[in-house]
Amino acid sequence: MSRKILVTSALPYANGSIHLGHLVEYIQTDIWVRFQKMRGNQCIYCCADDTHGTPIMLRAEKEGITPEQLIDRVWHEHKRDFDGFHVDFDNFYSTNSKETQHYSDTIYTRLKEAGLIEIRSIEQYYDPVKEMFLPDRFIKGECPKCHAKDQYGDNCEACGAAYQPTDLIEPYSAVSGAKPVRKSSDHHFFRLSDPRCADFLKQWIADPAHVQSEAANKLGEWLQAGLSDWDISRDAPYFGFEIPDAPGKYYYVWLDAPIGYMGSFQNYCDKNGLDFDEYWKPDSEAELYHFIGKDILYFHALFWPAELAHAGFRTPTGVFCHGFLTVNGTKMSKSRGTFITAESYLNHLNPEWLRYYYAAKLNGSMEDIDLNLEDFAARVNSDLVGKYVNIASRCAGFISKRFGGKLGACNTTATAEFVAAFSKGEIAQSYEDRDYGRALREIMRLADVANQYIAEKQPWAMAKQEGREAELHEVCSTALTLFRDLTLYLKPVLPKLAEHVEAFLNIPPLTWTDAWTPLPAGHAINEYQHLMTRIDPKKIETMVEENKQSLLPSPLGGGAGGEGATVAQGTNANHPARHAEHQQNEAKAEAAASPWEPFIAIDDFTKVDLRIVRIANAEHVVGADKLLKLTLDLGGETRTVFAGIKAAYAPETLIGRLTVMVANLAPRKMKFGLSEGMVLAASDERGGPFLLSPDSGAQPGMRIK
RNA sequence: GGUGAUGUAGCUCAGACGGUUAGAGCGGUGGAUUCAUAACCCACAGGUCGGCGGUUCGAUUCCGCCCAUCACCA
Repeated sequence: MSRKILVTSALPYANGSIHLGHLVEYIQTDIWVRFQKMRGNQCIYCCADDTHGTPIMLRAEKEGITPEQLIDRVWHEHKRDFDGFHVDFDNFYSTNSKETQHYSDTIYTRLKEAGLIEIRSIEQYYDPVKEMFLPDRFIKGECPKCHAKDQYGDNCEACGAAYQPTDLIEPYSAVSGAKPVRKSSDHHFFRLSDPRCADFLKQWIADPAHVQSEAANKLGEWLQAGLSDWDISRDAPYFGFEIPDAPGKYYYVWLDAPIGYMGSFQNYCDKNGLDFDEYWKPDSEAELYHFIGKDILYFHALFWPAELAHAGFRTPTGVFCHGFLTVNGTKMSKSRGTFITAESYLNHLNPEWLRYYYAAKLNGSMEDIDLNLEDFAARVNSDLVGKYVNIASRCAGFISKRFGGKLGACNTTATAEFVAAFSKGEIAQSYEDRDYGRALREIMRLADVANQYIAEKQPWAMAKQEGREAELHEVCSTALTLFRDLTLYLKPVLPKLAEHVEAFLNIPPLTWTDAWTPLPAGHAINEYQHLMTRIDPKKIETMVEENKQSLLPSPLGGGAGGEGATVAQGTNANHPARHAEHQQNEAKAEAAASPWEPFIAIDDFTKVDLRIVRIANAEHVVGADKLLKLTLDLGGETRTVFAGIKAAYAPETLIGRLTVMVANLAPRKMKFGLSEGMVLAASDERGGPFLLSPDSGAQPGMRIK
């Protein structure tokens, strides 16, 4: 019985390049879709670029083009990257489409009729020069807590404090540099706090088919905490869809981006004569799955089902949530060269290597996966070239040279293990469960069985002896049937390689529904051509070097204000979807990890009053995990400072030694008392903290300048 | 600070509804082999399953606390 399945991946934002983090999701989804198609199911894979919003509008303006021109250019870049990685969408569309607008309007209208849309007045910062309301990320100013300058509107990179943009001291617009004014405006809200939504969602997430158990835990937490209403509108100027009954108001991301799933599918239906409603009506028999990253779980598993359910559409059959990508164990980093774009990867390496490696790491859970570049090369070289491809390579020559390219009989004893695996269906089940790692472990076990068979039979010895032609023929033919099986299993992961194998073996495209049969005796195959080369680690190095971006500041650009659009473009989110705040945090975390601060004037430096101090006393702080309480002697005056150095220093070893403190840091009230300054210490991922020490001769109280 | 997840051989990861000697691949060492773009085959060495307690006849597997890492929330 063939299933009807609609599958989506999160929509990439049309404001940046596809990178290796995005590809985890697209490759994961593509493998699943290809598997379903090989099983004979009707499976349609839809996606689109997410094209609306202030960042797109401002970026286009900065480049001197229209938003439409910008998103068209980015669409082609994204499409090229996806094609390059064999991500085979049935439809890759755009949210800036009449279909998406139609469903945005439909959903909005129905939610409004259901009494789930509410209008509220919101006071926000407004740029009087640019004549626009400013999203949090476009407002900068002084942190209200630690008084660091040039901080974003929602939290401080220097001290980590979270606050509202309206708390900033001396705020300025990152777009124009102007002083923003507070201005109120009506915003439209989706009333997710309505009991109807909570009741529905409690039931919805209780079904284990809908979300993974880890996700259900997380969602339960959020539900318990109480759902809040979601702001779904923005004021002009804005690049997006105007709300029909509210001139000057536009749908914000939540009411247009994901509706792109529907828009893209409608577009597909129109082109292919399918009935949209058959898939989206409330009692649809078709299955609907969304592959997403864990950052947008809240949206896809709470907001989205509630929105669909109350707008008269079906809800997802399942939301499949994956973790983030780390490279060599840490967050992707531009300075380390591990923030690798799809384009850059394709310039150096084979896309199927990455597909294989990701597949080997994916297990259907929400855990992060790590791309360890050394392991990547070792794993791919060993599994794919050493084991799998090698089977064909070591047998094909005999068939073509000794038997005119025609296969002989297949030995059924030798294939027993493979036949058993085929009927057991464990590999198929693993693919269905998105536990690709498990599938590949089983496939590689079978590859080992095949290689063991060849080693045991020693066809090369048969080739040298008279009268063993039939045996030789059988061993090589049998091995090639085993190779055919392995190719079938690997095809969702390695579609291009599988095509080459199909051509080599001269067989029709492999599908899963076939009952197991050996390649028939007498079947003619083609000349073997090398199927896959090994990864040269040097190429990986070259790629990483190419992606290392200098984060040294330019002494010329980057002054206060005026660089807002550039800031907005620096969206280094480690995941595939636009989703406001979270993504901003990612971008900022990356910025914070950069080694160099912008240049400052000497005056800025002299504002910092650094002094030599003697540690007069040091003691543990009851209840503090990381802090030591230090009493510092400045040569007459003493200060109390709480320092986060407990892990590195025992208090008794500190007493009496000299070090350096910031003497004019504003006192900060901490849980354990008032901290009147800070001591200086060095640290990074290699270790620390390491306290500073002056050369001998320095005396407490001396100024450092 | 709160919540969640993770912590198993040098590396990347499986696994155990609690039970004889804890697994795989890679890497290492030794051997075998030469068909295969040195690939493959056999063998060996490597782990106090993060730490401390508890439940139990028995825990790495369950529970509690702690430590570390990561993420989310505030």
